[in-house]
Amino acid sequence: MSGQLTEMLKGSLEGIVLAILSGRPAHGYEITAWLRDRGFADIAEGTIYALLIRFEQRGLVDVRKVPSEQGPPRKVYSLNTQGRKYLDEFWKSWSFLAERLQQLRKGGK
Amino acid sequence: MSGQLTEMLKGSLEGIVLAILSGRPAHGYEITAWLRDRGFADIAEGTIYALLIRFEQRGLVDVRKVPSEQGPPRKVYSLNTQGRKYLDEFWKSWSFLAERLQQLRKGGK
DNA sequence: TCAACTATTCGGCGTTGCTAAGTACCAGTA
DNA sequence: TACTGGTACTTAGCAACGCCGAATAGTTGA
Repeated sequence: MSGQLTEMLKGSLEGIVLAILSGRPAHGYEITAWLRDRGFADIAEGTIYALLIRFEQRGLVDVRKVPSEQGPPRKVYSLNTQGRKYLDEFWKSWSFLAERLQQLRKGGK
Repeated sequence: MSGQLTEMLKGSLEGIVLAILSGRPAHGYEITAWLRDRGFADIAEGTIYALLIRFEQRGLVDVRKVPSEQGPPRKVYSLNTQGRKYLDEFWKSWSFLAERLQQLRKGGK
């Protein structure tokens, strides 16, 4: 991976996954596949699972174990109230950063 | 600081400082002040200096020691060819990420 | 003399994503 | 039966980054 992207993902990936979960509940494997489809080809599977566990520990998501027809049971995560609040704050931080960078990009040309 | 912003800055701050340097040479103290003016109120001074040293070690910048009228000598950094190339790549990674996030934000509402 | 501003350096810390390996369950196939 | 491959999750150790706090050093003005 681009190395630069890896570093940028720190802090952003969290928001990305939270945003996915805000649309609908999902489990780790599903999220990984979704990300791959959208061009995040090299996001490590382990990373997503670790992230989800962190969400759980911080109380941002609710978890439900659902048996799978094919393979071990899935852990389905859904965003709760606290998670939505946290996602709102994420978007604020993101907007702030994105605006500054846009200005910098314009000015720097 | 927002905590979330701190994590987002990982990888982005690098690009921000590089972008500043692409406009004109500058020294650490100046860059810190510039960032504070633009709303990055809580970026630690030490962080910027460490970043600049990293740039130097990677050969992205040229350094010149310039005596200051007020205080110890300044280390003035200017972007070199390699630095500009690296900045280009940064913008590519940033665009990629920003696009995905924009889509997610729209879709997630 | 003392504070305040300019300007840089250094050591240790916590968070994050990556790597790599492993576990577990099921289906199809030879 | 044994093996391959897809599904699904876990874990341990690593490196990079930004933050915190303290120190150093030069100049100016009270």
